[in-house]
Amino acid sequence: MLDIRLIRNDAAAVNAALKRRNPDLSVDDVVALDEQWRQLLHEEEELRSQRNALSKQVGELKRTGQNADELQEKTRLIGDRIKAIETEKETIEARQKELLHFIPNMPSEHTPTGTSEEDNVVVRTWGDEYKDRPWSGVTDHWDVGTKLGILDFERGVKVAQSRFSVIVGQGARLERALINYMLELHTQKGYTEVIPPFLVNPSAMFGTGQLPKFEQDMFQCKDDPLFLVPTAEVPVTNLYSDEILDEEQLPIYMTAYTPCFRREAGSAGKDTRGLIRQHQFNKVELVKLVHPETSAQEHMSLVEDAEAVLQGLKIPYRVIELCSADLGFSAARCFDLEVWMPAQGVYREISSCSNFLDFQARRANLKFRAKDTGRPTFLHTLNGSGLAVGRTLAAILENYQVAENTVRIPEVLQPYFGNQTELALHECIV
RNA sequence: GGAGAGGUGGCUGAGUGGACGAAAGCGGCUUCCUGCUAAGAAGUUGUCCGGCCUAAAACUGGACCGUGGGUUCGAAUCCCACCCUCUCCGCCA
Repeated sequence: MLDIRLIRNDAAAVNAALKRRNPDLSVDDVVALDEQWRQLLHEEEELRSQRNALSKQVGELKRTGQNADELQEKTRLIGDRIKAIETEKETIEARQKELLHFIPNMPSEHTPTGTSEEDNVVVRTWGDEYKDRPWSGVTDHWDVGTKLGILDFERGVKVAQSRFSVIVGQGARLERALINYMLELHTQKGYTEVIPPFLVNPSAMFGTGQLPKFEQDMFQCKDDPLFLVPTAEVPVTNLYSDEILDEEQLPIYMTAYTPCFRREAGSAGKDTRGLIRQHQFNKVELVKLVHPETSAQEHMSLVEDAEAVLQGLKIPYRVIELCSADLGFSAARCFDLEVWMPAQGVYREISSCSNFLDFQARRANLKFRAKDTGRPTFLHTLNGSGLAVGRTLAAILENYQVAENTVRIPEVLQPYFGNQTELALHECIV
């Protein structure tokens, strides 16, 4: 959520920033409502002040046994007017929220301006020397995964619905090894591992920006007001909501494995094959709560921490910076990691590392007490995938495919396989 | 799921219609004092939203005693609904 005071004081600058995302965005209506609202607030407070004074007099009269009927009547009328103004004010507040809650974050000054993902900027590429590792006839991850008997796309659909799959045998073990490997890597770098709830309430969803705009993208419980987490970002970022942390507690680094559940509404027909776009997938997430002055550099190191996973696995990737039009709702600046998928010869998103500045902190009420001013101050939040596990598994199936139906196990994962070096065929399902 | 108790400031905890933003204690901060890894004295101490102001502070108005409604001239206090916590019973990985 944007700061209403910033909007009030410099609507032109806010508009200019927002229009880099989308020319249709503007805070003009918010400003108009804000003016009305403040007018009403002023009136209301004036009346309340009067009522407080008069009520005190009523009490005084009654205590001394005098008649207060006239004064009571007068005060009652003021009460009626307060109620009327309150109603009007609430209407305006509701309309303003309706607008404000749907306005995305402003792109940072560093974010390149663009009109579509075409304008995203390649920052760097890594691991070109590993690109020739797969054999000449490399096949798609779903193909080799199915043939090896470690991916079962049909039975997943049978027990759930389309876009659900089953990982079997050595595939499941590989998925589990990846989760462990990632968590180990991150905790060694100082991230605290947390296992959060996989279901969260609407307030948490609002805090990180999924609600109200993206309600259709989430799975929702039928009998409880709870959503299945679309990413660990939601429970983990909200852990300290409505608290005022000490400045010494910052920065807070957390990493969490969770399954992620997304309805993928509106993406019908896109990436329907394989593990790329499932309703349920595993992800290890990195979350940082930091002092505002450090968030820019914390963002850079966050990206590096995500990159370390792919570097350890020796899988080629590139880092791109999202342009203003491609930024997520809450982000001010974002770098994506795209992993090399040799079967199709394309880079595929595998991580998204964002700096939200105080946008989420304001929604979730995440504060720390600043030493210099002594005031409660919004902190900055950042998060990044470290990494999407299913897509990493897919990348391994292609990048480590060395012959027909032969997939090697990356060195760093071999300890999780009793030092086995190659995925074995799973007889049970094939 | 059943029965009961309860949600007040950083913490403990008083407050059953008006002088309560809220006693007291603890903690924190400031100053003073004491020749010693500590004790004592005094003062101070929340959050949010407006106004004022170039801005901050100060000042000033308002709101906040789990949340949302209601009653009343006036609600921490009375009424209703919801949420949460604790205890006992039941069920259960």
